[in-house]
Amino acid sequence: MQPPLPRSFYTRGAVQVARALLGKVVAHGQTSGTIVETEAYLGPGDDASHSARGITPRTRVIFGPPGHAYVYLIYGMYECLNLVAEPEGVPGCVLIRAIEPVSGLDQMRRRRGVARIEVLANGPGKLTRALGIHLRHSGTDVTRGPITVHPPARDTPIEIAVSTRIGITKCADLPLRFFIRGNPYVSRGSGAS
DNA sequence: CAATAGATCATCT
DNA sequence: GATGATCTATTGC
Repeated sequence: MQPPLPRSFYTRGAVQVARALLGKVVAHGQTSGTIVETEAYLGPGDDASHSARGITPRTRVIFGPPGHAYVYLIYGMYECLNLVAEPEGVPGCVLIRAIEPVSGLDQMRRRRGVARIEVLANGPGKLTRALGIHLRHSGTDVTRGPITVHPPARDTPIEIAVSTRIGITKCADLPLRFFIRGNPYVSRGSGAS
């Protein structure tokens, strides 16, 4: 596995980072997967983002230096993994919505309690469970670990498709969701194709 | 197949 | 006290 992506990768707009993350590999322990679906969350003006209403203890990390993990609990049940973008002081992050499992498949199956590979990590709450990512990982540096993001082992050409974000009620019309067109591991509830 | 109900809690008001 | 950037099981065609 190649070294993690440098902090400069994340030091740019959240939309750019969201697009650039497609095809990259996120790893935690022995488990890893290729990112196939992302969403960008901006700062003030994007009322769907947690950082829209300023700094709180939880959202502090989104305003901090790029290349860190922002993990939060949703619906009392599931953790969601974001990667912080933008220079320090500027809010913006990228939600990882789906990955294609690459390594540690048996451990992922055990953590998830399902066998079918297509369904192991094709959703934001599923992939954190498959990778063993928890709330306590919020604020950790993904250029150092334990969660890391790497270039793919083999660079394969991809076509990026764009749509509106899923599951939100505010700012629901912005084209800020990005996914690899035709990839079978993109989450359902999608306007894929 | 589509629609819906319920689980469950950190965070913010 | 209200609110979710979700998922699964179950119901009803």
